[in-house]
Amino acid sequence: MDRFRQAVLRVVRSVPPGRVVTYGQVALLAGRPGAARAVGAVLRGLQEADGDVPWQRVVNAGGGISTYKVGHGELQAALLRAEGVAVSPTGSLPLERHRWWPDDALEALDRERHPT
DNA sequence: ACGTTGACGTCAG
DNA sequence: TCTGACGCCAACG
Repeated sequence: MDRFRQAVLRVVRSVPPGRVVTYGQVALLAGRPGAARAVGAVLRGLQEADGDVPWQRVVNAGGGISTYKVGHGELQAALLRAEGVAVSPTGSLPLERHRWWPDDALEALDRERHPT
C-alpha cells in the first residue's frame, strides 16, 4: 500500500498547465514535509501507465530542471516551453512567476517560511 | 530482509 | 556566494 506514491501522483496531476511546483512542495502537499527526495524517487519510477502525470511541472527549489541527471532534461524543458514557460538554455526558469499552490491557506504557510 | 542510491531541501561553515 | 554534511524515504538490486 503505497499511500505516499498515490498522494504524490494526485498532487502532480492537479498542477495546471503552464504552472510549476517544487519537489519540496509536492512532498508537503502529499503529507510528508521534507520528503522531497522521496518525491523524486516516485517520479523516477513512473511507467507508461502513468502517462497522465505531468511530471515536467515539477522542478527543484532553485527553479531549475533536475532531470538532466536522468537524461530527461531536454524533454522536460521542451514540454514546459510548449506550455508557455520560459526555460533558459541552462534549464532554469522564473519559479516565482509560475509557482502554483492549490489554495490560499498553503500560500500563507509558504509566506511563513519565506518572510519578506 | 537489507544496504545503497539519489528527478531534493536546508543549514552550517 | 559556494561547498559540504545531513535528514528525508521510495526504488532497486
